[in-house]
Amino acid sequence: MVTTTTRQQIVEAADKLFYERGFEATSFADIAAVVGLSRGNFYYHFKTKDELLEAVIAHRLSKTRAMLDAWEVEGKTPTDRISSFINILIMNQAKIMAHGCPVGTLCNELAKLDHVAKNRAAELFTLFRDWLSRQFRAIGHDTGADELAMHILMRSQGVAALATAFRDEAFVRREVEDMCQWLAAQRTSSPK
Amino acid sequence: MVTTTTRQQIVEAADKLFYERGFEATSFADIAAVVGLSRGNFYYHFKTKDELLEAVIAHRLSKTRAMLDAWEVEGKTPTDRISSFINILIMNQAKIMAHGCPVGTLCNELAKLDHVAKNRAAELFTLFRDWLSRQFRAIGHDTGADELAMHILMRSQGVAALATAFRDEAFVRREVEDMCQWLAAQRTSSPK
DNA sequence: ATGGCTCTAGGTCAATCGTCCTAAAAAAGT
DNA sequence: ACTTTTTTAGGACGATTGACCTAGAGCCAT
Repeated sequence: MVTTTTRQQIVEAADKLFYERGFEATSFADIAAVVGLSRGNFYYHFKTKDELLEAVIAHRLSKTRAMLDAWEVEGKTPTDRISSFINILIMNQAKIMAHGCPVGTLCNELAKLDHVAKNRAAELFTLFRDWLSRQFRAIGHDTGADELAMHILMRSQGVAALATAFRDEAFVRREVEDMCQWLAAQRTSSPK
Repeated sequence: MVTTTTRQQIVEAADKLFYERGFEATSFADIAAVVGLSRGNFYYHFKTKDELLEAVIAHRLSKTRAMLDAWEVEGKTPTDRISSFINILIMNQAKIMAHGCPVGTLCNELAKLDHVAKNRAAELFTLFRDWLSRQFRAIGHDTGADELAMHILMRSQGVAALATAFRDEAFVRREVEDMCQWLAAQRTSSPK
């Protein structure tokens, strides 16, 4: 149906622009220019900008779920799967250096705006958190799996933040390597 | 002189609002309301918003320098001084949970706007980086001090990002404790 | 007191924002 | 073929934005 396609186009264009320029800095006119629609036509698909934001977050949630599911299939061991997570820092290095982590920067912006959707955006983090937690539990960490998940999530956020500020590829590679070593150490060690 | 005072008041109000609401989301009217000045009067003190941003960054740089100098005096050992850095996550916990790290969030916002001052803002990170690097060198890390500095800077950024998203005090305490243990391990270990 | 400087108040400017309306085109259903 | 629904284009709205101007108040040195 045309409806779905147009709506989908809007959501995907907004997703991209929200990431590259930020939520507030992106206007309906910007998105309309990308999709090739008239500005006024937005009201038919999204009554408010907050409604569009909600759609973008929902879209990101489903995209993330699909990615995590794919990692679940691809990775033979839980350690392999966690490695997939760590390696997005390498895979998306150029984008991260230019615009930061999509999740972290959105949460930060919404927190500053004290936006109603800030907790909704944090669900993106929860998705990674729970998935990582499950992997660590599969390794054998019956207790403390969530702590380990939060730890590696924290690291990836820190690396993304400094990658944006310094744009230092060697730093990113070094910290990714360090995270992989840390991960290997978790495999055999007993839970804290 | 009144000039300096008013200008200083503007810079400090802008500093606070830029942190709490973000750079773009803060208007001249917002700052004027705080300081108690007329909107139009801003042009006398700051011709453009970018000029105000530059003044705010310069103000933050000098504040940060003063803080680092104070830590240098207070801390008996380099390890004590690095602990001071780690503990700002505890000291400013409430603010960080509400608005994130002042440095990281500003750099992220300016990176998304592709603002001319984005590298200038990153100098705030460089200030911490070089100071931390000096402390690690004082401990005995003749080589790799900068890597260690970046590592701990990365961690503090990661903790701040997740603290904002999840507002989990236990997580912050746990990671700070982990950073302190890591720091203690660096004291005696040989450089990588 | 006179003239010159610093500083302020208030208003105007064009541009842009999110929002909203209406008329008509396109599509679907009968 | 006709009606109904979905989708579109384009314009207009009130509000707000950063930027800018000018008249005058306050202050200081001569």
